[in-house]
Amino acid sequence: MTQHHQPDSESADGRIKKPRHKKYQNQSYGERLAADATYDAPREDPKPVVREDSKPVVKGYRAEQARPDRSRDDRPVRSDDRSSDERPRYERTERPYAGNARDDRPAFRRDDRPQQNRGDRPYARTERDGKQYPRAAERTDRPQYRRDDRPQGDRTERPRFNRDDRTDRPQYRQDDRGPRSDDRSSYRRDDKPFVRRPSQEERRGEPIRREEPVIDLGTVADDNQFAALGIAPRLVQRLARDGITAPFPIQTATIPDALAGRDVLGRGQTGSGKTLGFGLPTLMRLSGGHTESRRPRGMILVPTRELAMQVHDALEPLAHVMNVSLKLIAGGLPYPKQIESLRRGVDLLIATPGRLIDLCEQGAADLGAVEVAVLDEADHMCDMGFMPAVTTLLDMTPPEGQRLLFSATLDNDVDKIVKTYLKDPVQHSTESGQATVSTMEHHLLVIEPAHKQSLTAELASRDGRTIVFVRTKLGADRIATQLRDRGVMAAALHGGLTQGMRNKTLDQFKDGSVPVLVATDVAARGIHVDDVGLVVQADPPAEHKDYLHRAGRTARAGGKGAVVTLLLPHQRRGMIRMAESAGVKAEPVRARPGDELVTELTGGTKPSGYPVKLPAPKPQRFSKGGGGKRFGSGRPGRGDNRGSSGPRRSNGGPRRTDGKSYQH
DNA sequence: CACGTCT
Repeated sequence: MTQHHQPDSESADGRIKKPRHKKYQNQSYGERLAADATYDAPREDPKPVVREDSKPVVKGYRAEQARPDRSRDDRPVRSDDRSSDERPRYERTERPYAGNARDDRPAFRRDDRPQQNRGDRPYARTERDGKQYPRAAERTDRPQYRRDDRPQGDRTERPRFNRDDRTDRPQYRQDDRGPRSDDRSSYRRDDKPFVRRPSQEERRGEPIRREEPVIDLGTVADDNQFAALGIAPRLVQRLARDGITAPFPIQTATIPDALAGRDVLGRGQTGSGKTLGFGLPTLMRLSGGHTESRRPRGMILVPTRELAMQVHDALEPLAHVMNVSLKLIAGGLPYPKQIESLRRGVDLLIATPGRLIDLCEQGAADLGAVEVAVLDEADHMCDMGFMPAVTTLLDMTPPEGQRLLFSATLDNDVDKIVKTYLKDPVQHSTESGQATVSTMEHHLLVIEPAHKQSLTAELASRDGRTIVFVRTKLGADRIATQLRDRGVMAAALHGGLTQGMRNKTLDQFKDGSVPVLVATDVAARGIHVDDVGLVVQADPPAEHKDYLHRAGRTARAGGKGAVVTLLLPHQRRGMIRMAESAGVKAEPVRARPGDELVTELTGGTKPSGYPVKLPAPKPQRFSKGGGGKRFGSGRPGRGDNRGSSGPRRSNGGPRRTDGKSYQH
């Protein structure tokens, strides 16, 4: 009775053996991503949605490719009269904001074009008298903005970001990647796995490069308490340079034990300085040792990509002075760099579980040499969804290695990990009262469903940064849209977005161009943004820990902050219990838009009511070989197909529902 | 049930 033969369909009896990545075999969007990833094949790209009257998504020749058949001369004349005969023969849609009057905006010229080509004559013209346009005719099938100094013949076949020097130096063609932007520890880029060419530092002898400047400003007070804890002078100096001279309580508590090589269980809310608490001892331990190819000696696991980046960025300068190499291993980022880093040998990984497991399965990483394993946000890492991945990874590390586990709370699941993987751990807790700091006020507002939108908008329209937490990804998109429609500049942040979008949004929130972040719990933990004055929980948290974590985004570093939780009548009771568990003292009060309490919280500002649009992203730095981030991960559907309740590959529906489906 | 975490 063979029922079907689709290799990738769920077998009814579940007995068909599938290869490793069975879960993803039926993903059509995997193919799409793969297609997206090949930026060097722009001509086949079917979709460049280049609307002629709007900002083009892609630059230059892609716009041309989109309309290959249209010769320049018969192209419709644009409404502005400049496209008459002394103008270029083709539209300049590839320029940013091409829909605007172009002539008075010379600033958008691309720098890499010789200026003399641009001014008053159509640059594609080869004959000054305007009789012939042979080059213009050629251009229909290739980039307009050709660099004049490059051979023309190559261009159509070559990816746009190719390095120029490759034409000159074919002998270096072993690989196509450009220079690594993220790792300066070595310059080699070949494929021979067994030759470890010495890094520049090594060739010169001792690590000279970064040490000297540190010594320069080595004004470390005698009573520096980091030094007293046993931190290496170089690290102390580097910290002092950033004004970090006094350890936080959790650091004082955990560092000595961690340095002594013991397993440590540190309990403290995010923002209490945990990163340095485990970071410094880890760096000390890894410093000076030898790391083999693909066998890192340290591993820091964190639950979200943003957090991974944050930890990575915080430790990077410190790692540098200790001559420790580190690498961010997380989803949504290109594989090749991560694999290459591992191959070359990297001391310390800062990783999200999924990608690291994947790399281990691929053989790109081997955790058998991990001397220090750190679990950050362990209480989150140990919940139902993460636990299997975490144990998988920890199982791959040698049991005699040191384990540092930092967590906000110590519930059952964390306890399980502690019992299984930590030996004789020392436990240190700092005041867990962090969440209820006196500078933070809590408000529980019981509202009518019909008022939720307007109340949210009113609260979010205050001056200063605000984070609005919601329960679902779709909800985040929807509320962000609603807020913008009401005149509040807000952007959504959730795991269903491209990593590029996540980064962009977070950047804009940090730099202030988008003051309101509408986020799922992806932003609940660890994300540090200064001066978030208000946290609005448009949906109440699922549990008390989430309340504390969400609340912890405000009133950081001694600042003031408020947490407002909107409750529908039926959520009132649950919230009261949650507040008790969280140690939050607040009484639910009824509220409606315009109430005194609300205006007090907002300072009286109201939404303008006029729709606003998200600002364009800041001009990107060079997107090196990456060509842009992709890898949506935007799959709303499961991910883990436990439950096995049949082959309901529900497809999850479209990712972006365009708001408006509501209507109170 | 939702969230997060590999493509």
